[in-house]
Amino acid sequence: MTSAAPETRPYHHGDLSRALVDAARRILEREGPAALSLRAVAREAGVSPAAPYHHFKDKNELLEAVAHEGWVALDTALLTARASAGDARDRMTGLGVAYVQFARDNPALYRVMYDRSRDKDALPDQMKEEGAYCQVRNTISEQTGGGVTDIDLELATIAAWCAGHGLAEMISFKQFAPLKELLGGEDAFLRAVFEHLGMFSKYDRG
Amino acid sequence: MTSAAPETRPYHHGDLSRALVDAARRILEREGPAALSLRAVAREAGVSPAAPYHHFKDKNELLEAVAHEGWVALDTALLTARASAGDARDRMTGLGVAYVQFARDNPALYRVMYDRSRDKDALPDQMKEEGAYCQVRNTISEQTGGGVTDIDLELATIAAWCAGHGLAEMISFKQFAPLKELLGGEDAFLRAVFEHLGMFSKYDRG
DNA sequence: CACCAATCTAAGCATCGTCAAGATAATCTT
DNA sequence: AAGATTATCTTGACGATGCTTAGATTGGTG
Repeated sequence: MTSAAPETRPYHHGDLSRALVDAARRILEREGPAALSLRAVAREAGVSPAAPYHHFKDKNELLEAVAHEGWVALDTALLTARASAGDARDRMTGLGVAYVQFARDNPALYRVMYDRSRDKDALPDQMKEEGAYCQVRNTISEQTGGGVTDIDLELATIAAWCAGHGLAEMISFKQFAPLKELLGGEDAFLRAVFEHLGMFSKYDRG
Repeated sequence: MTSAAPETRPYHHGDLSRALVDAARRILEREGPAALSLRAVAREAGVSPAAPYHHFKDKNELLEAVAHEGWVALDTALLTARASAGDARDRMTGLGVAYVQFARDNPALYRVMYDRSRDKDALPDQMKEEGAYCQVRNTISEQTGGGVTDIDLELATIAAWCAGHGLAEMISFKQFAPLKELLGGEDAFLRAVFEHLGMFSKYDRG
């Protein structure tokens, strides 16, 4: 603890922690969640199967790092959506659409993000400032102009979150293909479903 | 193909297919989805690790059988809920509550049910007559008195399904414990969230 | 009884997550 | 600068898993 570098620093590899997480994301996109083994990640990163254990307690901890990156990416996606929302009238629907689009564009990552959330006691990534959950709550709060109790705000946020997550998980079901066609594409389908969830239209016109 | 029994019949075991599915469900309840290995199921059923392969093509097919039983159980749970709905005013909310309660009471089974649905092209269990999806659609149709286009009916069903599934996956998040307490229990929390989803109250008073 | 087909077991393969021991290389101390 | 220290990575191994193949057992059929 003398000179500049305070924390963990690259020794042999360069930054293996980082490389492992990147390798994991590459495998996820390329081969899906089923192919995401610790050994495969090590292989992809060009190290031995035991090397990751010097950076992560176990496979679960590596996946948690991957999931964390996923939440951060989702946060920025929602931020962008909120910023680029032309009229304030359908801010909620726009947020929901952006959420589901993220899940659709990163299906394997989204799966990992959510699977890791299940076991944990808390959801720090979502709940933190600028986290996805807080962004939804803030948007609702803005639309209602603060004219709503804290409990109702929380319940509305949870309700919106549930709807978004549910749709995110089902958007890729082949079953809905004809209906998507009929409505003129997946985005139109998305908006239509959200608008059938009363709360979105309610807050969109608030 | 001469006498009584037409299909697969018990030879050595008795009815190993049945016994395997039962064993799988027992393991699911007792140790959760992570412990559900083919070898563990065989062990639980008292047969060799390779025995299941004479009744199921692979592990996936066994899990599909388990999932199918789960969907049937969910169907009857929803049927019961619809039948015992005192006033017709909150039939939709009642249905949603029953759905989420099933997921809460059979978390591991619910996980398996949904995981199997993802890869498949169709959702035969849910879509069939008296299937969960159709029950939701029929309930909405009843409440609206048929005064809604087919497309809107479909979209409303999907929206309700998404909300239900989303809440089913999050109902057990520890994060919501204080809010549940505040509202006087999990069931009250459930109803409150559903009532914040505009569509439920809309159709409940239709 | 002989035969056949369905059913189950035994043994093995490749893979997985994880650990313990040893080698290697960067940092720290003097 | 040189030795000691510590972090990093490799090798090799263990138990467990999904799955396959080959052989044994058992029920039904002629």
